[in-house]
Amino acid sequence: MPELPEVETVRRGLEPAMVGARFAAVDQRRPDLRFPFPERFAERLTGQEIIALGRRAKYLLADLAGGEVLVMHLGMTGRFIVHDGAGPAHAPGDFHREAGGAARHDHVVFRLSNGASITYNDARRFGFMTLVPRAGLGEHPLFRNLGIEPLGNELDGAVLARLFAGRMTPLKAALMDQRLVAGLGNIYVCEALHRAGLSPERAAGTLAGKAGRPTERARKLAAVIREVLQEAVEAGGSTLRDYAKTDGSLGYFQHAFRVYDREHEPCPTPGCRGVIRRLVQSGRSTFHCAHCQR
DNA sequence: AAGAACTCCTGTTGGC
DNA sequence: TGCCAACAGGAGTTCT
Repeated sequence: MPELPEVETVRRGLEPAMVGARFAAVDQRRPDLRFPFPERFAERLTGQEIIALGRRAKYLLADLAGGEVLVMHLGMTGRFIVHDGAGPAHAPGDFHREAGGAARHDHVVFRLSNGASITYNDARRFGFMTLVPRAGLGEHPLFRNLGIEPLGNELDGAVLARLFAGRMTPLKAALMDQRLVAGLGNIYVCEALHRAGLSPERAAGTLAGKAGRPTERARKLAAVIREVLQEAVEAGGSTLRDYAKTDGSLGYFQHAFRVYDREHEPCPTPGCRGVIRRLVQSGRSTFHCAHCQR
């Protein structure tokens, strides 16, 4: 899926089209994505004004005037495409399109009062949408156990050390765990660990010092997580296969990858003679340099 | 209770 | 060219 930078890029693309508009019609073309749509989904959205469009971790949150929040998750292959109602039905560079403009896996279309329409396309259907009362959002099962927002103010070496203290799980797995830090995925975990010079196989607990105090390693890791995410947001995210921005254009942070999908290439760390290796942790590829990541 | 494995689904890629 | 296995950016559930 899109990780945090991709979701944030999508949010920024949807925001000008959605905020202040109402749902004029909702075209729900199948009963479920990863999970069933909520009861009377289209009916509950229709007529509602969108007050704000936010993001929590990898979730998009559309605040509706009626007090509910439309929660959207892109899974692995979910994409939103905005048509402003004036131009051609599909943006240039919009792949997976078929002749006549119909597309496979277009599962939901939002038609808005301002003339825009927004199509949700998701080949693997690992994404989902639901409606949650705004008042109870923080206690909802999807959000109750979510960890800290890495681009918020909380993430620093001390917090990371406290979260990881006592954990024997590999750093890679700890960073992927959305209950600790929410929003990182496979790409940005690999990139952050390389920038921090830390082995993905190191026990997470080794980032906590005496009495859970942060080590220099913890401080460094917290700093590079923020750095890599910020750079990726500025680049419009990373496009590998399916991800595209809401206008159909592509992100370009993939060109800045130092290790991800670069097996056998020389390590980009200045002075390092290592080679990027791939290993499998919890069934997922990890890319790293064993020479400079310790 | 932590940690790893399995699961959902479709599409693409690389090896033979 | 075709066939088949492996793999893909996630994460809830189920095991050990």
